[in-house]
Amino acid sequence: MNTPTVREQLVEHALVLIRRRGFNGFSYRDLAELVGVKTSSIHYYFPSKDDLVLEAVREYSARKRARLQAIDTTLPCAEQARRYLEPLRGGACADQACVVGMLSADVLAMPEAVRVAMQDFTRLNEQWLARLLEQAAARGAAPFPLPPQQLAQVIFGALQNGLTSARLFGTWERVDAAAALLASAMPVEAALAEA
Amino acid sequence: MNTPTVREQLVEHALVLIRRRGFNGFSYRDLAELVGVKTSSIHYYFPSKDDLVLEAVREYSARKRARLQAIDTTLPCAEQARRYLEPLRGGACADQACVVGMLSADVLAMPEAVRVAMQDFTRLNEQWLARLLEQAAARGAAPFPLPPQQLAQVIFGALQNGLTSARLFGTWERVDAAAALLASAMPVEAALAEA
DNA sequence: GTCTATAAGGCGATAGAC
DNA sequence: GTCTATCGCCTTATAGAC
Repeated sequence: MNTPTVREQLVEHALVLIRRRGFNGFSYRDLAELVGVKTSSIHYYFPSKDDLVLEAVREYSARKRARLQAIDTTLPCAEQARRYLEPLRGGACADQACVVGMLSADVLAMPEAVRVAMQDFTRLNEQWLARLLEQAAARGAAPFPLPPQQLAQVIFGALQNGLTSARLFGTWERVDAAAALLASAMPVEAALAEA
Repeated sequence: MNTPTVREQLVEHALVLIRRRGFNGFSYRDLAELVGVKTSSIHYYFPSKDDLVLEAVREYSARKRARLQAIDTTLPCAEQARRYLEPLRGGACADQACVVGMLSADVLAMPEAVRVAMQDFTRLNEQWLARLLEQAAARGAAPFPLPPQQLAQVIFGALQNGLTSARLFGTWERVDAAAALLASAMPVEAALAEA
């Protein structure tokens, strides 16, 4: 609730711009106008645009990590899945996609540090989903057509592509399909943990 | 085998550039140098860059349609799946992704005609996969966790994201995972059609 | 830290000769 | 159809005053 520093505002609005228009879709001028400073002030904090995008991806990833760690792993699997999926449909309109999804077309033009940060984000999600699937299997879910690690990659990939497709089609249809696959892998559990 | 026209060469190299660097990642200058003409000649055939990208997406989609129609639907389902997946791992290196995948970050900045062409490509693939899944179900495949149409969307989405991720990670791991899910949905069939 | 001013170059696009 | 020449604008980035 504290007044954000200029630096924090820059990262915050950079996240919005990347999620809306991608790396090449916004300029320092756009960002400067949003924050209410001049473009040269951005260069003071982030000498190059690569520095800015690196910070943005790391911040985005850190927030995701915090959100995942906040999900109580003793909850029923289906409830954990619900909480994972909850923020994905976020905005009322689909003009905001995943930061990593928006940047992934430009990956070959990105510095190594940004690529690493994007890989971290992807693995973070895949591994959380793989853990959930293993837990689901241990708790009596129906057998999977694939090993948990591979199934996690498929589900996360379909979710990511679903978010992108939501902008193309204006519908959450494909996100929902991926969510349904995840839900189908969850066991039926008693609402109360004690048996 | 005929000598390609300048126009054909422009579309051909535009496809390569889009698949490598995305819409904002190449310029008329890049394309002109590849084809061996001046930038003003590109404007003669394609007055704006939007016109060029529209033609490229339509051509890409038309080729895909032709390839899908060339797959004999009387073949065993698993063999049809194999032929669908075959061209995906195309290039030795992963520096070429799907045209529609590369453009999808810029979708909100694209003219309506391009969006429609991208939707067509997506539906073309999803519908082909849904048909295959229905055929598989009719031929005795194990029951699916989702209706064929939804499962097709998940598999296509995971494949698309897998192609993008191949550039990020330098591995076909995620494409393979999606392919494995498709394979798991195929029935066991006799190699010969006559029973 | 933030500003004004500007560099240095890329971009898509156009006009008009040939 | 293809060229030369150029326009007008945008971009990232820097220098230096305050």
